[in-house]
Amino acid sequence: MLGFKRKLGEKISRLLSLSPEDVRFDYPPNLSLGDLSLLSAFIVGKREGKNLVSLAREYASKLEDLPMVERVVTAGPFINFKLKRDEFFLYAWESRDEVKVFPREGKNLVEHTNINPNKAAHVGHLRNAVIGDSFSRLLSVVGEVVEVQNYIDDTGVQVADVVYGLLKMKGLPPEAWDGIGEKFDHFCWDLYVEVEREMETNPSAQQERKRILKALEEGEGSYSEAGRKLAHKIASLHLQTMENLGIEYDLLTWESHIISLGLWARTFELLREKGVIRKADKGPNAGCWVMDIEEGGQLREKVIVRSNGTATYVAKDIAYQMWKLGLQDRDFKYRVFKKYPSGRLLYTTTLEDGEDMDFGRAARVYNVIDSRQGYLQKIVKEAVRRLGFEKEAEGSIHLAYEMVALSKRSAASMGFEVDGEAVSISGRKGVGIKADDLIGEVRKRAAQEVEKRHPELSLEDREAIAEKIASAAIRYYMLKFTNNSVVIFDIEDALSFEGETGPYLQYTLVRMNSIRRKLRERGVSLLSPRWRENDDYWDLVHRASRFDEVLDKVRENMELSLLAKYLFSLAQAFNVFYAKYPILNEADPGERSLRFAIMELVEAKLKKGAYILGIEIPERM
RNA sequence: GCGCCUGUAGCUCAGCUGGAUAGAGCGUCGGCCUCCGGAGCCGAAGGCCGGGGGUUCAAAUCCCCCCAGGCGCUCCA
Repeated sequence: MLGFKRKLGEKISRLLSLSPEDVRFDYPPNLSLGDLSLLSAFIVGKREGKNLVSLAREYASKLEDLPMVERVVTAGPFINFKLKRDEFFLYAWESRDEVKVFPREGKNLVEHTNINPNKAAHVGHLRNAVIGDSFSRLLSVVGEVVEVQNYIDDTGVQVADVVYGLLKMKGLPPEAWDGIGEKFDHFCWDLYVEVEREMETNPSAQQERKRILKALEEGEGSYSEAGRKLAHKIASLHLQTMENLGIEYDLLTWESHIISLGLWARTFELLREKGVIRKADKGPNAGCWVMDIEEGGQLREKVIVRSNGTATYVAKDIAYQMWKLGLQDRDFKYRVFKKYPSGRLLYTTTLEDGEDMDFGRAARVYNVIDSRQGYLQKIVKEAVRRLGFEKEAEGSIHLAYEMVALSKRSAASMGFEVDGEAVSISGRKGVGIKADDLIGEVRKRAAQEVEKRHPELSLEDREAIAEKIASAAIRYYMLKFTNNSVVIFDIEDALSFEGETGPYLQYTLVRMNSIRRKLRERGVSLLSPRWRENDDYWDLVHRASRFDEVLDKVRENMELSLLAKYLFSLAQAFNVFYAKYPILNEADPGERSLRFAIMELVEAKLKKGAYILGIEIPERM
């Protein structure tokens, strides 16, 4: 519909002498009113103070020879088009695999996941990674260049804490870590909670943590080595967890490398030169380099460099953002970190010998971070702008989403205390559901369902199917809520395979596969499809044809839930169609062929959409 | 105090850059396998769209006020 609307819009704009902005379309709530509505009479009439209804009539009378339009009818101020269904259907069917969204110029850098490498990933991290991954998939489906990065803060307090716990509290030197029976990141999950309790009451532990932190930042000594190993081990486990959900990356960037490369030093100079920051000589921030931020009419100083000369988190983020935008004059070296089964290569930045690569230098940088970081992201963007990089600042995009909390029911079932409606996830307190545990539980349930339905399959085959179902269930669950909505994570809902879920989409596509297979087995032949008038058919064709528009809107609004909802409603519409109109069992060859073609049209959209959501389709389920 | 977000069916949520009759899933109740896969389909019950005012031909949607809740605003990351 997107390509068609473009053509139609151009023609209308010529016929009515309207600017493209005044030619806006919408869909009637009911296809009996028309297939497409033109809203120009509202827009122009309102602006020029004309009678909307008579303007609509005037416009309608001038609209002639429109492509694929059979009739133009006005309904009050609405100008409705009834399309030539036979022509439109053929056009949609023949081009069903094309995506007609205009790709934008330049590279997109999508940074997501970014989990502190000191403990297991939890369901909150899953939301981040799934949104980031699906958004990157969408950009590449519409034909844009995408690079996915995962930034790892291997020099932060969180890593220092667990280094302290392992070395000082557990007496486990790095050589002993591989011998820990439990999965290492899960072990650290519990340990981190112990460490946090220790830190609260033990000043000497705090002192030691400071020393560890300093060593991590300087990159020297045994503490630093332990920190590096910890971060590396845990990050690798996170990668495994994400791979279970089909999430892959192109590059790992390590905070310690950013420090060594000296990106900050250069940025610090620039910030001073351009007067973006100034040294505060009085007040509570005396001795610090600060940036003046105005918000709600209040002037605030944001500390960028502490009075002891060290850079704050935002400071480093500004420097790193500059690198992503190609505004740094130095670059990392790179080497391959691992090769995915898909063949995709995951690179890592490195301090040792490595290749020169073309990472970064993006036209648009999407930072996928929860909305709590909104203020800091705003400062980073503002700093880039004040450095004189207006265009790059515009390309610095915060893909924000709300956090994940645990539902009362889920939290209580795991033995956490519940006082309100929901419980915030807290790594420090150990409150949360580990991503691996969730994946394991969903797989277990899926395997039970598969066994019930397909006892004839081998255990191995059943497990493989269960993995795909589990991944689809989790991914869909993480994407069905709008970014602005706090996800009250409920394990029972997430485990569900019925209704608005990932498995529902899979089931629909598996059913289509099955129909196709039966078609071959029975040797049913098909004719080239010819349209026959039927409102139910048309509704499905019309709905499937809006796919491109949905992708366009998702890219614009960075709102994956739109796609999830759309695909669900399309699948639902197909299932209604399927229940009412047999395909293979239809005796009339013309009718049968048409129904099959409609299925193919819907299938093409569902498949592409499922790919974007990261949902794989098993042969059977 | 300042900023961002949220309040829609019993529950979880769509719809919000104004448009035609406010939707979905779950749950509840009742139906549907002689037939392409019942993880499905059909039907029913269920709504002062937090409250009040305003703008408009038109408001769940935009503006203002109020109420309720979440998050952020550290020389933490």
